Amino acid sequence: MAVRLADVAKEAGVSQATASRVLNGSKRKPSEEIADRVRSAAERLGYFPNAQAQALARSTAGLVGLIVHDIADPYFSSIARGVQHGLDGTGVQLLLSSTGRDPDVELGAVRSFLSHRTDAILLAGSRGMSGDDELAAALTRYQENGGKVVMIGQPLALAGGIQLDNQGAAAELAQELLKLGHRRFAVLSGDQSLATARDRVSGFVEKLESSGIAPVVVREGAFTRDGGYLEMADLLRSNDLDLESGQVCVFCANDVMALGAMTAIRESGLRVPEDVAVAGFDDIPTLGDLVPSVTTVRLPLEEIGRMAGEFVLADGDDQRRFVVSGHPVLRESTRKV
Amino acid sequence: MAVRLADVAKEAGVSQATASRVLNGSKRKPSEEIADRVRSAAERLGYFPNAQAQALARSTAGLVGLIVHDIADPYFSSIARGVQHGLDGTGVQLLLSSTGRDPDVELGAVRSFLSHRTDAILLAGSRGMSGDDELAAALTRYQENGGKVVMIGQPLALAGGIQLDNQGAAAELAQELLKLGHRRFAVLSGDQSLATARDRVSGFVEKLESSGIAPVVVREGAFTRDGGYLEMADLLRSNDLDLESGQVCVFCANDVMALGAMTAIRESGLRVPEDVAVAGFDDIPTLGDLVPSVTTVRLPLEEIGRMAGEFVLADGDDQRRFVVSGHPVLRESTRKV
DNA sequence: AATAGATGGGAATGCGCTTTCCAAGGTAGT
DNA sequence: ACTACCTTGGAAAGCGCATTCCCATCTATT
Repeated sequence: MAVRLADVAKEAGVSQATASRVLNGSKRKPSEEIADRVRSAAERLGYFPNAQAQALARSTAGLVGLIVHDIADPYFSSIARGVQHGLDGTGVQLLLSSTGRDPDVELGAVRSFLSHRTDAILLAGSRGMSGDDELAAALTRYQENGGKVVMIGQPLALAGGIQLDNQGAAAELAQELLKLGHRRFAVLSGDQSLATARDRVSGFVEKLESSGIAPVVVREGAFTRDGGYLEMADLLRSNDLDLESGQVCVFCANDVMALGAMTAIRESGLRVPEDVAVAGFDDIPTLGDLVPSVTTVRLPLEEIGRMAGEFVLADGDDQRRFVVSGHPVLRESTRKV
Repeated sequence: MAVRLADVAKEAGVSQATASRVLNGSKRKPSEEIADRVRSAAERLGYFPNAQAQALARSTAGLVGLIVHDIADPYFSSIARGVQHGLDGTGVQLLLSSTGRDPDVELGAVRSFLSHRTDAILLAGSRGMSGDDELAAALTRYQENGGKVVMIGQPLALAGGIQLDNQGAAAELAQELLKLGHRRFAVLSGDQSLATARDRVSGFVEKLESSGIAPVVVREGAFTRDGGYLEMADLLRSNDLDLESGQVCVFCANDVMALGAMTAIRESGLRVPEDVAVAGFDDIPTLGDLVPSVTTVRLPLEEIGRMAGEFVLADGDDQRRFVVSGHPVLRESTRKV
């Protein structure tokens, strides 16, 4: 890249130091006349500061890293959008890594972020992280060096961030479904090594049990659309649900699972909600446009992302945790018949 | 950040040059014994190269910038996922900017990418860019300085990239719908200042007209879910469709618009496809799980992103254009009754 | 055995910028 | 009028690394 600060300085007939002070928010403001000269020189030459060099000199990069499981998943893309908004206008850029939930890729991403000296790392979604994990170690070292780690969605011993009250919200949902008169439940739990899935399921099931009801069946599977589809199809094939005894309400640990499950239900010739009621979790954007519309727990995903984006810019030692709660949204898919 | 290459070198008892050669893929490979010493020293100290400094010294950053209109839109998030995949294993990191289609934000993002000396800039989605645009100017300067510009989805005079044959695919869709027996069409065109929307609509309409059919009505609106919803609702209220004369097939310039439109249709008490048939464009992931399933044009979005991600790493002067075609997927929403 | 050539390691320079630290000029206070 | 202080611009020292020379040590050639 061609034009450097030194060129601008020469063009303006001032020292490089002065040029730097004019063009980049320094404490010291040169006189208005000189400033004008510098600015117009910069303009004329088409000067762009080299962020790398600035980062090196300032030892702060103006970058934050965001790690998500899958950017194509509406859950994460909504969060990403929020983060982006939270960062708007600050000049901070977002480094994105979509890891496909692969721990190695995740570790690689964190390492890369460390290398790029991102000012903060945002981790969205939960992961089974044991304390002696390499990932945990890398993050800890990062923090020791002044980096900020912010969790989105799941707490982490070592970091603050935005938490979701998955358990509480799931309990609320269970309560509402009970109120509607549902008594027979199945649970598609997703991958129980994920804290998010675990909390949602435990919140739901415990609430049921405290009302004296045990789910007919709880099935584990992938925490994805296909996971929901496959498990539901399998479940229907197994006949464990004993649908002759009446409608069953299936709680899916997230919305995309619910989507898959609903397709499986339809493909086996059953109706939602008449034969099988379905509830999801997250309230991803398209959910309201479905037929039947799907009961879920509304999570302010974008807002969560925004909070995280803003929080990231705050004081580096701020380790607060914000808990965001979600609330049930009852729609047609859980109509009691 | 604490530990530098110099520290590693000292720890290993070698010069910084040697340490550098060992740790970062240099041509010259020091002897195996020395290399081991250096590597173990690096390990012991927990050394991470400073990407900023490397970038400065190497004058290449290992970054590419991706600009999308809205990362929460499945169209773009699918592409982003593909790009990420295309970059996998290369060590290149993705700088993401979701601009909300705001030209100023877009320009800001490009400027920021220039500052960060990204090796390439990927622009997804179309934009009304006149030749004398500031954005075009910035991109041109970027190219002159060795940066690579890659368009995804829309051609741009100054850059290569992956194009979509929106027009051809839309024509194919029209053809198929005609084959199904549809004769009365409405078009929700989205924002016609976007080349993507324009091409899709023109391809569709021209095909109709070459068969002697003119759409009953073409309505412009936002290229979003809400745009589809609002225009459709409005359209139904206006009664321009004259539904008593029979089923109308509504072509929406993208899938999320179709989603919104379908909700509007249902809310007004009509049925899809019995009263109004609906077709979209893109084949976003959730589309097959809907009821009724929605006819659309399948675009290999993720594949497109992946191609772009890989293309980006190719020779800087490679200005080729790849044209990706899409094909109709007929589903229930356009069943002829 | 003598020398050209190859190999391996180190000192030093530069990437582009920020930021002390200095010096010079100005202002105010007594 | 003189000292004390504030303001302004400039010189120069890094920030952490890659890389170009350069020198020393080895190997191959005749």
